[in-house]
Amino acid sequence: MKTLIVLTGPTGVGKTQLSLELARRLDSPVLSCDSRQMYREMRIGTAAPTEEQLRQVPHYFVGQLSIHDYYSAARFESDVLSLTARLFQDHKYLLMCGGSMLYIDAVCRGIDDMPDVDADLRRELLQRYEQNGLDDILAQLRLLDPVYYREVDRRNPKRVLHGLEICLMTGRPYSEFRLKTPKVRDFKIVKYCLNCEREELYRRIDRRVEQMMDQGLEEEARRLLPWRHLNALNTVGYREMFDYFDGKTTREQAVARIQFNTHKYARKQLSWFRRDKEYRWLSPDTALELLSQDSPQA
RNA sequence: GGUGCCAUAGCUCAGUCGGUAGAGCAAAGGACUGAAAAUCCUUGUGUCCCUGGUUCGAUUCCCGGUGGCACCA
Repeated sequence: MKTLIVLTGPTGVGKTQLSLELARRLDSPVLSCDSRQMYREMRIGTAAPTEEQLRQVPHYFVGQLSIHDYYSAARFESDVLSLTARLFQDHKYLLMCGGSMLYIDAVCRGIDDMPDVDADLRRELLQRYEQNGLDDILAQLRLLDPVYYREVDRRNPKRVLHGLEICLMTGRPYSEFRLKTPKVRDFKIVKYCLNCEREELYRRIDRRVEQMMDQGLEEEARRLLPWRHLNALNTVGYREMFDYFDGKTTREQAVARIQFNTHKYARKQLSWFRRDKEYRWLSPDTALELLSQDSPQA
């Protein structure tokens, strides 16, 4: 049986390093599932694999996009599926590694079919929301999709806006598309989550942020400043540098903010992974042994 | 050495005209289907520096101590 090994874990825990070793053992390339390392302009702030690491093992989905490109979890799902269909012809195992929770789920469980969001409509609704507030959007959503209106977190603009987007684009209630039925894959999936002690994780994160600064995160962010409004740049590490460029914080404060916000992101990831009972948990010191025992050899 | 100011949550601080206290940040938990490193929700007990005094009652007022800061020598 063809098997997709998923390796995830909170940011900074050491997934990349482990993935290289594991990929060699499995004789697999690495399919990255990191929603930000895909942007080629954002290498330092996303801790993307280095040129050296990319040479060691072939990677997919690293730096293949520009920050100007539209991308989504649904596109990732279909991109990965067509890739695995091809790669499984020559590989028994494929390794997917990264920490973007929704992207992992899109591949493992699938995402309901619905149309891509029209950019103009999104802009229009966003403007309406900014001018009239969320109540205006909610009122219309209530009319067009009472079911979703009841379910949705009405304080969360993104959810509310997206619901209405789909209603307006399709002329049908968003909830009709939102079936949430897991899709069946024609390969086996084994999911691992790498984690370590909280204090150690924060130390690693803090150190990595310092390293990013040494590697030139400030310069990288400054080059991207003109594009700060793009979704890709609404990302920890860049936002804080933009605040610094605006004079809202000092450079030192910006670094501390990046560290704290990365801690917060790691916690959010863990909260997602904990909920999913399919994960087998690994610690850095035992990861390799466990993986070589567990990795189905048959 | 003298004088003054300060000492409250991990940090920065507010406050209690005397009835054992609360903000921001940090931290912790949760939600999550085409923007997801996004977006949203929830969580504040701490010898109120220590000793003694006044008081029914002191974190609050007073004496002394300790530590920090400032100024004067």
